[in-house]
Amino acid sequence: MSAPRTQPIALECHHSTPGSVSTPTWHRLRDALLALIDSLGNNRKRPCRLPAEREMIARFSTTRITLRDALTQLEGEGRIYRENRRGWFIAPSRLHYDLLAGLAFHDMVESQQRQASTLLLSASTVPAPLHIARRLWLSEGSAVQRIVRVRAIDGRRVLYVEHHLRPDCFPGILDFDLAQHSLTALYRHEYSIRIARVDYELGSTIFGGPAGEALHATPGTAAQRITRINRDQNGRVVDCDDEYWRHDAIELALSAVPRGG
Amino acid sequence: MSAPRTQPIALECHHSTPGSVSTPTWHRLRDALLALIDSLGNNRKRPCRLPAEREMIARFSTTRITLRDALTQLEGEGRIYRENRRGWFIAPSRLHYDLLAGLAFHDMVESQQRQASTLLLSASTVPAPLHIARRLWLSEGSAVQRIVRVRAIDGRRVLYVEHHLRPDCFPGILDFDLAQHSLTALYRHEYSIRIARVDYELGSTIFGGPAGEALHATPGTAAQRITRINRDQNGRVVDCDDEYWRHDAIELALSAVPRGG
DNA sequence: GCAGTTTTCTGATCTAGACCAACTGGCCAT
DNA sequence: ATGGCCAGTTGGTCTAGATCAGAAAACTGC
Repeated sequence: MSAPRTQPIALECHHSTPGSVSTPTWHRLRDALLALIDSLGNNRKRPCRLPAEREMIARFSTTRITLRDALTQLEGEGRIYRENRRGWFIAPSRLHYDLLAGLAFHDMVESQQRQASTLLLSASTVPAPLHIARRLWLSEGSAVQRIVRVRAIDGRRVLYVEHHLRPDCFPGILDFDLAQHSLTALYRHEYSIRIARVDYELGSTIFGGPAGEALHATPGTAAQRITRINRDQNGRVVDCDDEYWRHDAIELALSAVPRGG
Repeated sequence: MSAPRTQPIALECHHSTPGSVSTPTWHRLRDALLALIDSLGNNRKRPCRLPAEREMIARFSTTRITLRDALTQLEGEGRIYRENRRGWFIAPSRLHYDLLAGLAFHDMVESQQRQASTLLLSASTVPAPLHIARRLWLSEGSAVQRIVRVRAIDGRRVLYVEHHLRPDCFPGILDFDLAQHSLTALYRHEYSIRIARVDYELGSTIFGGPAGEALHATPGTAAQRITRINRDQNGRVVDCDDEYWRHDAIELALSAVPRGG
């Protein structure tokens, strides 16, 4: 605990110029919260929780809704995040995710001096839904292997992934320890399949349903969707992923030669 | 105007199973709003506005805050968007943005049967801020050409871009009609410079400041940031962009060979 | 017509709570 | 040590407004 001050703090009202419009309360609150965040320090290893909402209300002499506006603002900026019904936390710095580096999750995370962990939610053979069947060049309802995992950085759950594999490519892959092994490593070493081309599709959405629950994300918070379709050295589609990231957890990067060059 | 019904509508309360938890009001409201959106039709050419908030409150017999929760939800999903103090609108379908296609904005938009337009906000030579100087391999404060534009699809402002160019690469480029010409076309035809490599950096943020104002975006709404650094055929950095998109306006895509292959 | 002005409408912001369900932590029994 | 139970805490959800400032529409005068 750092300097516990229970004294209410009056929000300063800065006017950039005397005649200008006054800053909205939530904006001043936002700055006050930033100061609070700084004062709490940002040691990455342990999730650093903000005080309870009602305590912050008292401390800043404001209402729940205004406080929430300010918190939501900072959440959108990626400075803080929220765990459903558990509170607000200071967001660690973003993971640098190079889409074309071809690194497995654990390698990527550990190369940035962070600790990675994976939780296997399910691994089974299921009938392919239409959109999955289309991606994998299969007919709707034909069998596909489905692997659902949750991945965490320094203990914080940041990614929910669903993989769908063509079963003719990877017979028996579900029997491996999928929480420990990288899928691409298994592809290469057990099936001699290398990922030679990737098609990405990126879009923003919100959490809700299984992805939100698995990450303890409050329904409605921003999510980064990353869909990828992998092809092997023969150009054959072998699997696809649907990734849902906490939006504040990553920063995407890539370097390539554009076609119109 | 479609079927104008001023009768309040009772939100149905569906319980999936008798013993289960009831769906929150905002979630049922969300579904009702989706139905409303469908009933309004989604003709792409004209921005289709939802009724005023107070009217929707009356129609659905709810409160402002609950309505806003539902609207915010749909906004996050990209189904609707908001113009600051102007109302809520049905979101057109997303523009498919292939990061590596090397297409200029107008070509990209028109190839998808949409109409593109560009507004030039400013074009001048300014001292380079530190982060720009670093990207362009210049020293802080040295002169760079700065071009700020707003781009619209079918009349809807969706993108705010700031370009910073190395002045030694493009002398006199600010004298061209920058609202009509594609920068990359000018590079190629007037300066014989082709973009041979692009470094992208993608992240989610929120609107605020000049970008938000230029797009009429309410401060705090989600934005997709795309930063790119362009190199010419000799590997020399020639310029960089900072793009801020309305998050619901685009879907990013790319296809490439990963390095770890 | 057209430009400047006024009015109206509308979303943005804020107040002051209440109630509920999920989560947490402590206590107790096995 | 482990697991279940209980109560307090806390965030999620919702009610019922008020006020303000920007945007759009209506209006006015040249």
